[in-house]
Amino acid sequence: MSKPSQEKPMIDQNGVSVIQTQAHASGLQQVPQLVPVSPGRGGKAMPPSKAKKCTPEKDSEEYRQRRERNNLAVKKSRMKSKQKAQDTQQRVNELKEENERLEAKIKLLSKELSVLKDLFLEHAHNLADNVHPQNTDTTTMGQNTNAQ
Amino acid sequence: MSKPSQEKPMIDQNGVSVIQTQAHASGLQQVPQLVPVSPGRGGKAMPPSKAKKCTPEKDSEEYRQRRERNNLAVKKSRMKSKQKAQDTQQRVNELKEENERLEAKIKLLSKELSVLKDLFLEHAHNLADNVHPQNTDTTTMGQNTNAQ
DNA sequence: CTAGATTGCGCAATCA
DNA sequence: CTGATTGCGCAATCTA
Repeated sequence: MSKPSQEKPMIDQNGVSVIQTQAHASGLQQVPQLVPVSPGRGGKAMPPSKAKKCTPEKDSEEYRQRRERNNLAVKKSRMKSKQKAQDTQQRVNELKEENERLEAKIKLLSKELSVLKDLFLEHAHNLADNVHPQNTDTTTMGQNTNAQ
Repeated sequence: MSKPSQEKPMIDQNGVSVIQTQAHASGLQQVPQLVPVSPGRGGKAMPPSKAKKCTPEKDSEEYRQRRERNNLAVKKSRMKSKQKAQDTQQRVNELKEENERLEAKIKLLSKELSVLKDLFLEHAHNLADNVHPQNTDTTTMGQNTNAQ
């Protein structure tokens, strides 16, 4: 991931010809072969001795071995991919939970803060009343200061 | 190498073995052919009502149509799947950001709360000193016993 | 160049 | 029956 580098040829339906032959009457199916539509590149570095693949004949045993290995690798890779997706999904759930916890905490802290501020204001008023006593008794006054 | 799986004639989960032939000299590949796995056994699997597929010979046009539709559906489904995975990943990122925000807020609120509490304690002490003067407070010390 | 890892795609079975 | 999912194999690439 995070490798925005190469552009895949992916000449599907764009620069590729799908060849189909009909020669499988009894049950053999063939998959369309992809043929590059423009092989005419700057033909360099390819000696005529070997056109492309020295071993296109893959009916042999090594071919099967390679296929089997690749199939295995494919399976592995896909399992890994799925696992990662699951992990990501689980991460989302965990983060959501964490978020709720944090929000609850914020709510609690906010409430505490509010209470304290109110208390503060009250004390300030009490002090002001102490400075300017006006027929009000201080002992009977500040009684509604209850915290949680 | 963590999957001890099939060897050459891998049996599908339905009772079908995959047989391979070689005939693709110029570029045609063939897909494994499905053949019933019980060739000459005591056939006791299916009721005589319906063998299995009345139309296994699908070299025709309807077959190709169905295949094409299915291929389209497959593509669609996979795109959707990938999209969902991406969305999930992005959700993780968003939730992580949100989490950081919330934690910062909690930190701030905690700090505010701490300050207020300290102020409160200080006032409480001052009040206590006012009620019970004890000569030990530095602020009140220079008031009473320094008039000599 | 060799070998594993990814990726796009087609096929078939199964699900809904 | 039809579209959507899913597992699997193949081949082209990428990566080490």
